[in-house]
Amino acid sequence: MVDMTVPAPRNTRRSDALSRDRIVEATVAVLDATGEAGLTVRALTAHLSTGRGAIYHHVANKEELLAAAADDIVGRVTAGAGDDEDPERAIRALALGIFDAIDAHPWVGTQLSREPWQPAVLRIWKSVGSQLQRLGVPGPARADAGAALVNYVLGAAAQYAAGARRVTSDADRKAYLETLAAQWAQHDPDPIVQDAASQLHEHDDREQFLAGVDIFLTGITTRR
Amino acid sequence: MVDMTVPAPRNTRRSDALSRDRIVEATVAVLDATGEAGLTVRALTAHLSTGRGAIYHHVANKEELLAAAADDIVGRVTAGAGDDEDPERAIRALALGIFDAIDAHPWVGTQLSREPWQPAVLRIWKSVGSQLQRLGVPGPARADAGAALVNYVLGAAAQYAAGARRVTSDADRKAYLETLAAQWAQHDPDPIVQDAASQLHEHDDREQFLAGVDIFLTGITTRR
DNA sequence: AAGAAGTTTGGACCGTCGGTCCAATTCCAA
DNA sequence: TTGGAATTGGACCGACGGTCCAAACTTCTT
Repeated sequence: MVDMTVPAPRNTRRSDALSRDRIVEATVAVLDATGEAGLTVRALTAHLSTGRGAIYHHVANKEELLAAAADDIVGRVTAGAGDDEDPERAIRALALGIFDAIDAHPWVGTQLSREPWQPAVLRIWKSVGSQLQRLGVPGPARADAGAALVNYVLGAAAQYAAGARRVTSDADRKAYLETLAAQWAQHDPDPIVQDAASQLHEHDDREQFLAGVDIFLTGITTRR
Repeated sequence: MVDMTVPAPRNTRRSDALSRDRIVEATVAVLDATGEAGLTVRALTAHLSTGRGAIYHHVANKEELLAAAADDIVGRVTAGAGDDEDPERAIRALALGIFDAIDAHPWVGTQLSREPWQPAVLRIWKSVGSQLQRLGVPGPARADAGAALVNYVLGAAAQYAAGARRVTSDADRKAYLETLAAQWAQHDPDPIVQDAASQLHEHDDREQFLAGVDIFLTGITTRR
Protein backbone atom coordinates (compact mmCIF):
# COMPACT_ATOMS: atom_id res chain seq x y z
CA MET A 1 0.00 0.00 0.00
CA VAL A 2 1.24 3.42 -0.91
CA ASP A 3 1.76 5.91 1.88
CA MET A 4 -0.88 8.60 1.44
CA THR A 5 -0.12 10.77 4.43
CA VAL A 6 1.30 14.14 3.62
CA PRO A 7 4.93 14.06 4.72
CA ALA A 8 5.92 16.49 7.41
CA PRO A 9 8.01 19.33 6.00
CA ARG A 10 11.60 18.21 5.75
CA ASN A 11 14.79 20.01 5.25
CA THR A 12 13.99 23.16 7.10
CA ARG A 13 17.40 24.69 7.10
CA ARG A 14 19.17 24.28 10.41
CA SER A 15 19.78 27.29 12.58
CA ASP A 16 23.26 25.99 13.42
CA ALA A 17 24.55 25.75 9.89
CA LEU A 18 26.51 22.64 9.04
CA SER A 19 30.06 23.33 7.93
CA ARG A 20 33.23 21.38 7.36
CA ASP A 21 34.67 22.74 10.59
CA ARG A 22 31.68 21.73 12.61
CA ILE A 23 31.84 18.25 11.11
CA VAL A 24 35.53 17.87 11.94
CA GLU A 25 34.86 19.07 15.46
CA ALA A 26 32.13 16.45 15.83
CA THR A 27 34.46 13.82 14.39
CA VAL A 28 37.03 14.52 17.09
CA ALA A 29 34.31 14.32 19.73
CA VAL A 30 33.02 10.98 18.46
CA LEU A 31 36.55 9.57 18.14
CA ASP A 32 37.45 10.61 21.67
CA ALA A 33 34.22 9.21 23.06
CA THR A 34 34.00 5.89 21.24
CA GLY A 35 37.40 5.29 19.63
CA GLU A 36 38.29 4.69 16.04
CA ALA A 37 35.94 1.74 15.66
CA GLY A 38 33.12 3.92 16.94
CA LEU A 39 33.53 6.52 14.22
CA THR A 40 30.87 5.67 11.69
CA VAL A 41 29.20 8.11 9.40
CA ARG A 42 25.97 7.04 11.02
CA ALA A 43 27.24 7.94 14.48
CA LEU A 44 28.28 11.31 13.09
CA THR A 45 24.83 12.00 11.69
CA ALA A 46 23.34 11.14 15.08
CA HIS A 47 25.80 13.41 16.89
CA LEU A 48 25.03 16.26 14.50
CA SER A 49 21.35 15.30 14.19
CA THR A 50 21.42 15.45 10.44
CA GLY A 51 21.39 13.07 7.49
CA ARG A 52 24.22 11.44 5.64
CA GLY A 53 23.91 13.33 2.42
CA ALA A 54 24.48 16.54 4.33
CA ILE A 55 27.82 15.25 5.58
CA TYR A 56 28.96 13.95 2.23
CA HIS A 57 28.09 17.35 0.81
CA HIS A 58 30.89 18.90 2.87
CA VAL A 59 33.37 16.02 2.99
CA ALA A 60 34.54 13.55 0.36
CA ASN A 61 34.81 10.43 2.48
CA LYS A 62 35.67 9.00 5.85
CA GLU A 63 39.40 8.95 5.17
CA GLU A 64 39.38 12.71 4.69
CA LEU A 65 37.55 13.07 7.97
CA LEU A 66 40.16 11.07 9.87
CA ALA A 67 42.99 13.01 8.27
CA ALA A 68 41.35 16.31 9.12
CA ALA A 69 40.69 15.27 12.71
CA ALA A 70 44.30 14.18 13.18
CA ASP A 71 45.54 17.37 11.61
CA ASP A 72 43.42 19.34 14.04
CA ILE A 73 45.06 17.66 17.05
CA VAL A 74 48.60 17.71 15.68
CA GLY A 75 48.23 21.32 14.63
CA ARG A 76 47.66 22.35 18.23
CA VAL A 77 50.84 20.52 19.26
CA THR A 78 53.16 21.84 16.60
CA ALA A 79 51.85 25.38 16.99
CA GLY A 80 53.61 25.98 20.29
CA ALA A 81 56.50 23.56 19.87
CA GLY A 82 59.21 25.69 18.28
CA ASP A 83 59.45 28.17 21.09
CA ASP A 84 62.51 26.93 22.90
CA GLU A 85 65.83 28.62 22.16
CA ASP A 86 67.76 25.37 22.29
CA PRO A 87 66.86 23.22 19.28
CA GLU A 88 67.54 19.99 21.14
CA ARG A 89 65.11 20.98 23.87
CA ALA A 90 62.65 22.05 21.20
CA ILE A 91 62.81 18.62 19.60
CA ARG A 92 62.25 16.94 22.93
CA ALA A 93 59.30 19.22 23.62
CA LEU A 94 57.79 18.52 20.22
CA ALA A 95 58.16 14.77 20.66
CA LEU A 96 56.65 14.86 24.13
CA GLY A 97 53.81 17.00 22.88
CA ILE A 98 52.96 14.41 20.26
CA PHE A 99 53.27 11.62 22.80
CA ASP A 100 50.88 13.33 25.19
CA ALA A 101 48.44 14.14 22.42
CA ILE A 102 48.34 10.48 21.45
CA ASP A 103 47.95 9.49 25.06
CA ALA A 104 44.86 11.71 25.16
CA HIS A 105 43.62 10.73 21.68
CA PRO A 106 44.88 7.23 20.86
CA TRP A 107 43.21 7.23 17.44
CA VAL A 108 45.70 9.88 16.32
CA GLY A 109 48.54 7.41 16.73
CA THR A 110 47.06 4.88 14.37
CA GLN A 111 45.96 7.51 11.90
CA LEU A 112 49.43 9.06 11.64
CA SER A 113 51.06 5.84 10.54
CA ARG A 114 48.41 5.11 7.95
CA GLU A 115 49.24 7.67 5.28
CA PRO A 116 52.65 9.39 4.96
CA TRP A 117 51.64 12.49 3.05
CA GLN A 118 48.62 13.53 5.06
CA PRO A 119 48.67 17.08 6.44
CA ALA A 120 49.21 16.05 10.04
CA VAL A 121 52.38 14.15 9.15
CA LEU A 122 53.64 17.01 7.00
CA ARG A 123 53.29 19.29 10.01
CA ILE A 124 55.56 17.00 11.98
CA TRP A 125 58.06 16.85 9.13
CA LYS A 126 58.21 20.62 8.91
CA SER A 127 58.59 21.07 12.61
CA VAL A 128 61.36 18.49 12.87
CA GLY A 129 63.07 19.78 9.78
CA SER A 130 63.29 23.33 11.00
CA GLN A 131 64.71 22.29 14.36
CA LEU A 132 67.32 20.11 12.70
CA GLN A 133 68.25 23.07 10.56
CA ARG A 134 68.69 25.22 13.64
CA LEU A 135 70.73 22.41 15.11
CA GLY A 136 73.17 22.82 12.24
CA VAL A 137 72.72 19.46 10.57
CA PRO A 138 73.92 19.91 6.97
CA GLY A 139 71.60 19.43 3.99
CA PRO A 140 71.92 15.82 2.83
CA ALA A 141 72.32 14.42 6.31
CA ARG A 142 69.33 16.46 7.43
CA ALA A 143 66.95 14.51 5.22
CA ASP A 144 68.18 11.22 6.69
CA ALA A 145 68.07 12.54 10.22
CA GLY A 146 64.59 13.97 9.76
CA ALA A 147 63.29 10.74 8.32
CA ALA A 148 64.80 8.77 11.18
CA LEU A 149 63.28 10.98 13.84
CA VAL A 150 59.87 11.21 12.21
CA ASN A 151 59.73 7.48 11.62
CA TYR A 152 60.72 6.80 15.21
CA VAL A 153 58.07 9.15 16.55
CA LEU A 154 55.37 7.73 14.31
CA GLY A 155 56.35 4.16 15.08
CA ALA A 156 56.31 4.77 18.79
CA ALA A 157 53.04 6.65 18.42
CA ALA A 158 51.35 3.69 16.78
CA GLN A 159 52.70 1.21 19.30
CA TYR A 160 51.82 3.20 22.39
CA ALA A 161 48.45 4.15 20.96
CA ALA A 162 47.53 0.50 20.65
CA GLY A 163 48.36 0.10 24.33
CA ALA A 164 46.41 3.15 25.37
CA ARG A 165 43.46 1.88 23.36
CA ARG A 166 43.35 -1.35 25.30
CA VAL A 167 43.46 -0.01 28.83
CA THR A 168 41.80 3.02 30.31
CA SER A 169 42.57 3.22 34.01
CA ASP A 170 45.95 2.76 35.68
CA ALA A 171 44.62 -0.25 37.58
CA ASP A 172 43.60 -1.87 34.31
CA ARG A 173 47.05 -1.15 33.03
CA LYS A 174 48.83 -2.88 35.85
CA ALA A 175 46.67 -5.97 35.62
CA TYR A 176 47.04 -5.98 31.86
CA LEU A 177 50.83 -5.87 32.01
CA GLU A 178 50.93 -8.63 34.58
CA THR A 179 48.81 -11.05 32.59
CA LEU A 180 50.83 -10.13 29.53
CA ALA A 181 54.11 -10.88 31.28
CA ALA A 182 52.72 -14.16 32.55
CA GLN A 183 51.61 -15.16 29.08
CA TRP A 184 55.02 -14.43 27.64
CA ALA A 185 56.92 -16.17 30.38
CA GLN A 186 54.77 -19.25 30.03
CA HIS A 187 54.75 -19.34 26.29
CA ASP A 188 58.39 -18.65 25.54
CA PRO A 189 61.37 -19.90 27.58
CA ASP A 190 63.79 -17.57 25.78
CA PRO A 191 65.84 -15.76 28.47
CA ILE A 192 65.45 -12.48 26.65
CA VAL A 193 61.70 -12.77 26.82
CA GLN A 194 61.89 -13.74 30.48
CA ASP A 195 64.07 -10.74 31.16
CA ALA A 196 61.71 -8.37 29.38
CA ALA A 197 58.67 -9.84 31.12
CA SER A 198 60.23 -9.34 34.53
CA GLN A 199 60.90 -5.67 33.81
CA LEU A 200 57.53 -5.00 32.30
CA HIS A 201 55.76 -3.89 35.45
CA GLU A 202 58.20 -1.12 36.29
CA HIS A 203 58.06 0.34 32.84
CA ASP A 204 57.11 3.90 31.95
CA ASP A 205 56.13 4.40 28.33
CA ARG A 206 56.68 8.13 28.42
CA GLU A 207 60.21 7.89 29.85
CA GLN A 208 61.12 5.16 27.42
CA PHE A 209 59.85 7.22 24.53
CA LEU A 210 61.95 10.17 25.61
CA ALA A 211 64.97 7.92 26.07
CA GLY A 212 64.58 6.96 22.43
CA VAL A 213 64.56 10.60 21.38
CA ASP A 214 67.75 11.14 23.35
CA ILE A 215 69.42 8.16 21.71
CA PHE A 216 68.55 9.66 18.37
CA LEU A 217 69.85 13.09 19.34
CA THR A 218 73.08 11.56 20.57
CA GLY A 219 73.44 9.79 17.26
CA ILE A 220 72.88 12.99 15.31
CA THR A 221 75.23 15.21 17.25
CA THR A 222 77.89 12.50 17.42
CA ARG A 223 77.91 11.91 13.69
CA ARG A 224 77.91 15.58 12.85
CA MET B 1 7.68 -21.58 -5.07
CA VAL B 2 9.70 -24.00 -3.06
CA ASP B 3 12.70 -25.55 -4.73
CA MET B 4 11.84 -29.21 -5.18
CA THR B 5 14.96 -30.37 -6.97
CA VAL B 6 17.12 -32.70 -4.99
CA PRO B 7 20.22 -30.74 -4.03
CA ALA B 8 23.46 -32.08 -5.36
CA PRO B 9 25.45 -33.81 -2.65
CA ARG B 10 27.29 -31.20 -0.63
CA ASN B 11 30.14 -31.34 1.73
CA THR B 12 31.98 -34.21 0.20
CA ARG B 13 35.11 -34.03 2.24
CA ARG B 14 37.87 -32.40 0.25
CA SER B 15 40.80 -34.44 -0.87
CA ASP B 16 43.15 -31.54 -0.09
CA ALA B 17 42.16 -31.19 3.55
CA LEU B 18 41.63 -27.68 4.83
CA SER B 19 43.97 -26.76 7.63
CA ARG B 20 45.06 -23.64 9.44
CA ASP B 21 48.37 -23.69 7.60
CA ARG B 22 46.72 -23.96 4.24
CA ILE B 23 44.44 -21.06 5.11
CA VAL B 24 47.35 -18.87 6.19
CA GLU B 25 49.20 -19.76 3.01
CA ALA B 26 46.18 -18.73 0.96
CA THR B 27 45.91 -15.53 2.99
CA VAL B 28 49.44 -14.56 2.05
CA ALA B 29 48.71 -15.32 -1.58
CA VAL B 30 45.56 -13.20 -1.61
CA LEU B 31 47.28 -10.34 0.22
CA ASP B 32 50.20 -10.34 -2.21
CA ALA B 33 47.90 -10.48 -5.20
CA THR B 34 45.26 -7.93 -4.22
CA GLY B 35 46.62 -6.01 -1.25
CA GLU B 36 45.18 -5.56 2.18
CA ALA B 37 41.90 -4.15 0.92
CA GLY B 38 41.52 -7.20 -1.29
CA LEU B 39 41.67 -9.63 1.62
CA THR B 40 38.07 -10.50 2.33
CA VAL B 41 36.88 -13.74 3.78
CA ARG B 42 34.83 -14.13 0.64
CA ALA B 43 37.94 -13.83 -1.54
CA LEU B 44 39.59 -16.45 0.64
CA THR B 45 36.71 -18.87 0.22
CA ALA B 46 36.92 -18.40 -3.54
CA HIS B 47 40.69 -18.96 -3.53
CA LEU B 48 40.28 -22.11 -1.48
CA SER B 49 37.03 -23.06 -3.19
CA THR B 50 35.25 -23.64 0.06
CA GLY B 51 32.60 -21.99 2.21
CA ARG B 52 32.95 -19.49 4.98
CA GLY B 53 31.99 -21.71 7.85
CA ALA B 54 34.88 -23.98 6.97
CA ILE B 55 37.32 -21.12 7.39
CA TYR B 56 35.86 -19.90 10.64
CA HIS B 57 36.12 -23.45 11.89
CA HIS B 58 39.92 -23.18 11.75
CA VAL B 59 40.41 -19.48 12.48
CA ALA B 60 38.78 -17.13 14.96
CA ASN B 61 38.55 -13.99 12.83
CA LYS B 62 40.20 -11.91 10.19
CA GLU B 63 42.56 -10.20 12.63
CA GLU B 64 44.06 -13.54 13.58
CA LEU B 65 44.57 -14.28 9.90
CA LEU B 66 46.45 -11.05 9.31
CA ALA B 67 48.63 -11.60 12.35
CA ALA B 68 49.44 -15.15 11.27
CA ALA B 69 50.26 -14.07 7.73
CA ALA B 70 52.59 -11.33 8.97
CA ASP B 71 54.23 -13.75 11.40
CA ASP B 72 54.83 -16.12 8.53
CA ILE B 73 56.73 -13.48 6.55
CA VAL B 74 58.64 -12.03 9.49
CA GLY B 75 59.56 -15.49 10.69
CA ARG B 76 61.44 -16.17 7.49
CA VAL B 77 63.38 -12.92 7.93
CA THR B 78 64.36 -13.33 11.56
CA ALA B 79 65.31 -16.98 11.05
CA GLY B 80 68.53 -16.20 9.20
CA ALA B 81 69.26 -12.78 10.67
CA GLY B 82 71.44 -13.56 13.66
CA ASP B 83 74.22 -15.19 11.74
CA ASP B 84 76.73 -12.37 11.56
CA GLU B 85 79.56 -12.33 14.09
CA ASP B 86 79.42 -8.58 14.54
CA PRO B 87 76.22 -7.65 16.38
CA GLU B 88 76.06 -4.24 14.69
CA ARG B 89 76.17 -5.83 11.29
CA ALA B 90 73.60 -8.36 12.43
CA ILE B 91 71.24 -5.57 13.41
CA ARG B 92 71.70 -3.85 10.08
CA ALA B 93 71.06 -7.13 8.29
CA LEU B 94 67.91 -7.73 10.32
CA ALA B 95 66.61 -4.25 9.60
CA LEU B 96 67.32 -4.56 5.90
CA GLY B 97 65.66 -7.96 5.84
CA ILE B 98 62.51 -6.46 7.29
CA PHE B 99 62.67 -3.55 4.87
CA ASP B 100 62.97 -5.84 1.87
CA ALA B 101 60.20 -8.09 3.13
CA ILE B 102 57.91 -5.08 3.40
CA ASP B 103 58.95 -3.93 -0.02
CA ALA B 104 57.82 -7.31 -1.33
CA HIS B 105 54.71 -7.51 0.88
CA PRO B 106 53.54 -3.98 1.73
CA TRP B 107 50.64 -5.24 3.80
CA VAL B 108 53.14 -6.52 6.37
CA GLY B 109 54.21 -2.96 7.12
CA THR B 110 50.76 -1.78 8.03
CA GLN B 111 49.98 -4.92 9.98
CA LEU B 112 53.12 -4.66 12.15
CA SER B 113 52.20 -1.23 13.44
CA ARG B 114 48.65 -2.23 14.24
CA GLU B 115 49.14 -4.41 17.29
CA PRO B 116 52.25 -4.31 19.51
CA TRP B 117 52.05 -7.77 21.07
CA GLN B 118 51.36 -9.81 17.99
CA PRO B 119 53.77 -12.70 17.34
CA ALA B 120 55.48 -11.05 14.37
CA VAL B 121 56.42 -8.01 16.45
CA LEU B 122 57.62 -10.19 19.32
CA ARG B 123 59.95 -11.92 16.90
CA ILE B 124 61.50 -8.58 16.03
CA TRP B 125 61.82 -7.65 19.69
CA LYS B 126 63.59 -10.88 20.49
CA SER B 127 65.95 -10.60 17.57
CA VAL B 128 66.87 -7.00 18.35
CA GLY B 129 67.16 -7.73 22.06
CA SER B 130 69.59 -10.59 21.61
CA GLN B 131 71.84 -8.57 19.33
CA LEU B 132 71.86 -5.67 21.78
CA GLN B 133 72.84 -8.10 24.49
CA ARG B 134 75.75 -9.34 22.37
CA LEU B 135 76.61 -5.72 21.76
CA GLY B 136 77.10 -5.34 25.50
CA VAL B 137 74.35 -2.84 26.23
CA PRO B 138 73.59 -3.16 29.95
CA GLY B 139 70.18 -4.22 31.24
CA PRO B 140 68.13 -1.10 31.87
CA ALA B 141 69.54 0.79 28.91
CA ARG B 142 68.93 -2.23 26.73
CA ALA B 143 65.19 -1.95 27.09
CA ASP B 144 65.26 1.69 26.00
CA ALA B 145 67.63 0.99 23.13
CA GLY B 146 65.54 -1.95 21.96
CA ALA B 147 62.35 0.07 22.09
CA ALA B 148 63.98 2.87 20.12
CA LEU B 149 65.19 0.55 17.39
CA VAL B 150 61.99 -1.45 17.15
CA ASN B 151 59.83 1.64 17.09
CA TYR B 152 61.99 3.18 14.40
CA VAL B 153 61.87 0.06 12.27
CA LEU B 154 58.11 -0.32 12.67
CA GLY B 155 57.49 3.35 11.98
CA ALA B 156 59.60 3.31 8.86
CA ALA B 157 57.95 0.06 7.80
CA ALA B 158 54.50 1.59 7.97
CA GLN B 159 55.54 4.74 6.12
CA TYR B 160 57.40 3.01 3.33
CA ALA B 161 54.69 0.39 3.03
CA ALA B 162 52.15 3.10 2.32
CA GLY B 163 54.37 4.36 -0.47
CA ALA B 164 54.94 0.91 -1.92
CA ARG B 165 51.20 0.33 -1.85
CA ARG B 166 50.53 3.36 -4.01
CA VAL B 167 53.01 2.70 -6.80
CA THR B 168 53.96 -0.54 -8.44
CA SER B 169 56.49 0.13 -11.18
CA ASP B 170 59.55 2.38 -11.02
CA ALA B 171 58.10 4.59 -13.74
CA ASP B 172 54.96 5.10 -11.65
CA ARG B 173 57.16 5.95 -8.74
CA LYS B 174 59.04 8.69 -10.53
CA ALA B 175 55.87 10.30 -11.84
CA TYR B 176 54.26 9.98 -8.42
CA LEU B 177 57.13 11.72 -6.65
CA GLU B 178 57.15 14.51 -9.20
CA THR B 179 53.47 15.33 -8.90
CA LEU B 180 53.85 15.09 -5.14
CA ALA B 181 56.73 17.53 -5.10
CA ALA B 182 54.81 19.88 -7.36
CA GLN B 183 51.79 19.75 -5.08
CA TRP B 184 53.87 20.56 -2.05
CA ALA B 185 55.78 23.35 -3.69
CA GLN B 186 52.59 24.94 -4.90
CA HIS B 187 50.65 24.48 -1.71
CA ASP B 188 53.24 25.54 0.84
CA PRO B 189 55.81 28.31 0.41
CA ASP B 190 57.77 27.21 3.49
CA PRO B 191 61.47 26.97 2.48
CA ILE B 192 61.84 23.69 4.30
CA VAL B 193 59.07 22.18 2.24
CA GLN B 194 60.56 23.61 -0.93
CA ASP B 195 63.92 22.15 -0.01
CA ALA B 196 62.46 18.72 0.67
CA ALA B 197 60.44 18.79 -2.53
CA SER B 198 63.52 19.57 -4.61
CA GLN B 199 65.41 16.61 -3.14
CA LEU B 200 62.53 14.20 -3.44
CA HIS B 201 63.37 12.81 -6.83
CA GLU B 202 66.89 11.72 -5.98
CA HIS B 203 65.79 9.91 -2.91
CA ASP B 204 66.38 6.25 -2.10
CA ASP B 205 64.11 4.84 0.57
CA ARG B 206 66.34 1.88 1.31
CA GLU B 207 69.47 3.96 1.82
CA GLN B 208 67.60 6.44 3.95
CA PHE B 209 66.19 3.64 6.07
CA LEU B 210 69.66 2.23 6.65
CA ALA B 211 70.99 5.68 7.49
CA GLY B 212 68.36 5.86 10.23
CA VAL B 213 69.47 2.52 11.65
CA ASP B 214 73.03 3.82 11.76
CA ILE B 215 71.97 6.96 13.59
CA PHE B 216 70.34 4.88 16.31
CA LEU B 217 73.29 2.51 16.49
CA THR B 218 75.64 5.45 16.86
CA GLY B 219 73.47 6.84 19.62
CA ILE B 220 73.34 3.53 21.43
CA THR B 221 77.05 2.76 21.25
CA THR B 222 78.02 6.33 22.10
CA ARG B 223 75.90 6.42 25.24
CA ARG B 224 77.12 3.03 26.42
C1' DA C 1 8.21 41.81 -5.92
C1' DA C 2 8.73 37.60 -8.00
C1' DG C 3 10.64 34.04 -10.17
C1' DA C 4 14.95 31.59 -11.67
C1' DA C 5 19.18 29.40 -10.38
C1' DG C 6 22.03 27.49 -7.17
C1' DT C 7 22.91 25.50 -2.45
C1' DT C 8 21.98 22.70 1.48
C1' DT C 9 19.51 19.02 3.68
C1' DG C 10 17.78 14.31 5.11
C1' DG C 11 16.74 9.80 4.21
C1' DA C 12 15.81 5.88 1.06
C1' DC C 13 18.53 2.78 -1.23
C1' DC C 14 22.52 -0.22 -2.88
C1' DG C 15 26.22 -3.48 -2.72
C1' DT C 16 29.66 -5.51 0.36
C1' DC C 17 31.55 -6.79 4.41
C1' DG C 18 32.60 -9.85 8.82
C1' DG C 19 30.60 -13.09 11.49
C1' DT C 20 26.88 -16.68 13.09
C1' DC C 21 24.25 -20.69 12.55
C1' DC C 22 22.91 -25.06 11.09
C1' DA C 23 21.80 -29.04 8.27
C1' DA C 24 24.29 -32.17 5.57
C1' DT C 25 27.99 -35.08 5.12
C1' DT C 26 32.14 -37.69 6.28
C1' DC C 27 35.35 -39.72 9.54
C1' DC C 28 36.56 -42.58 13.39
C1' DA C 29 36.24 -45.53 17.29
C1' DA C 30 33.97 -49.19 19.65
C1' DT D 1 27.44 -51.56 12.07
C1' DT D 2 26.46 -47.66 14.44
C1' DG D 3 26.67 -43.47 16.99
C1' DG D 4 29.17 -39.42 18.29
C1' DA D 5 32.65 -36.01 16.75
C1' DA D 6 34.71 -33.34 13.27
C1' DT D 7 34.30 -30.88 9.10
C1' DT D 8 32.03 -28.49 5.35
C1' DG D 9 29.29 -25.02 2.61
C1' DG D 10 25.96 -21.71 2.17
C1' DA D 11 21.86 -19.12 3.87
C1' DC D 12 21.30 -15.47 6.78
C1' DC D 13 22.01 -11.21 9.75
C1' DG D 14 23.12 -6.58 11.08
C1' DA D 15 26.13 -2.81 10.05
C1' DC D 16 28.92 -0.32 7.19
C1' DG D 17 30.42 3.43 3.47
C1' DG D 18 28.81 5.71 -0.23
C1' DT D 19 25.22 7.37 -3.98
C1' DC D 20 21.20 9.63 -5.35
C1' DC D 21 17.42 12.65 -5.38
C1' DA D 22 13.46 15.37 -4.22
C1' DA D 23 12.30 18.82 -0.96
C1' DA D 24 13.37 23.07 1.13
C1' DC D 25 15.85 27.14 1.63
C1' DT D 26 19.00 31.40 -0.19
C1' DT D 27 20.58 34.37 -3.18
C1' DC D 28 20.67 36.65 -7.42
C1' DT D 29 18.46 38.86 -11.41
C1' DT D 30 15.26 41.65 -13.48
